Amino acid sequence: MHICSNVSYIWVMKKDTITPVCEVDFIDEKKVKYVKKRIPDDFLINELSETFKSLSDFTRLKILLSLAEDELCVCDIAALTGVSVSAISHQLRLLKNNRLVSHRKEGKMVYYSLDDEHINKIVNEASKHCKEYAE
Amino acid sequence: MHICSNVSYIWVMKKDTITPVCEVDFIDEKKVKYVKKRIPDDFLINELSETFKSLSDFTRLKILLSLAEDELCVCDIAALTGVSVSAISHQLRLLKNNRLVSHRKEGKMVYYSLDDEHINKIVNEASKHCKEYAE
DNA sequence: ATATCATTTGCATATTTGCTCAAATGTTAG
DNA sequence: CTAACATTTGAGCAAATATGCAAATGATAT
Repeated sequence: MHICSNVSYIWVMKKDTITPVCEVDFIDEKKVKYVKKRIPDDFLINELSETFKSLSDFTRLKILLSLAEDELCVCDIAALTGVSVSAISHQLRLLKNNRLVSHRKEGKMVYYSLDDEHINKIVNEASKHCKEYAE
Repeated sequence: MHICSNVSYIWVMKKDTITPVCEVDFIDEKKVKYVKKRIPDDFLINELSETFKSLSDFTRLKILLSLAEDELCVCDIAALTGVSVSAISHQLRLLKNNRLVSHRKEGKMVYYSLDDEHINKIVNEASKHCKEYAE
């Protein structure tokens, strides 16, 4: 068991040894309490991480950046990225499920486009982070 | 091989069959050319995707959100997230390598803090995206 | 009807990844 | 020195994931 010295525990008698009870009677430090109160709840953190997961793959991000410029069909995206049509279709389904892209059918062709203008802003902020450390 | 009808190919004689050459003589559609010219280069796209990868894990994002509120030691973060100290340390190393957090030693303790104010802005924009579809 | 072709989908696989465990490291106290 | 302990690190493992292949689907043309 890991015992942290800068955190208060409640020590109780269990069997014949004194053990710290963290799960139930753990007394958070002021700081931990403060932070815990201010960060988003787990549900939102999970949704946020899922959103970032969509942006975290090279191919997927390139798709989104491309769709931010113009509506494109699966075939165009495959040519643009150098990845197989099948792989692109798989990724587009994922992006569609996460509501990042929408699609429009026109005969045999399916045209995809960006479904949320926030994506551009997110990418722009991230670009600033990346460029901060570029040398 | 996948042949796309809305894209121009150069057809050449190879052995005894006529095959389309895409790798070298591929003629992009105007649209694909246009998009290709406007999206960031592969290096930046890769850096961007790496940044988003840091934010794409629940535990890691919770760490970053917590550090945005206050400087914390490894032990505090473990208590706050309910994840083992070892796992937290692994994640912190990753975040450190990606220049998202910095650290300060004080005796045995190591205090981590957020290294880039852009992270807050990125998360704020992403929150807007998430809340747009919340119901 | 058949042929063609853009796209989707299910399966297989190689890679990545987040975690646990145990051992190592580094610091403080006695 | 030894003991305690916060943190780091490496190995190993199970789960997630990105992609390609092949078959299926859906649409158009003949």
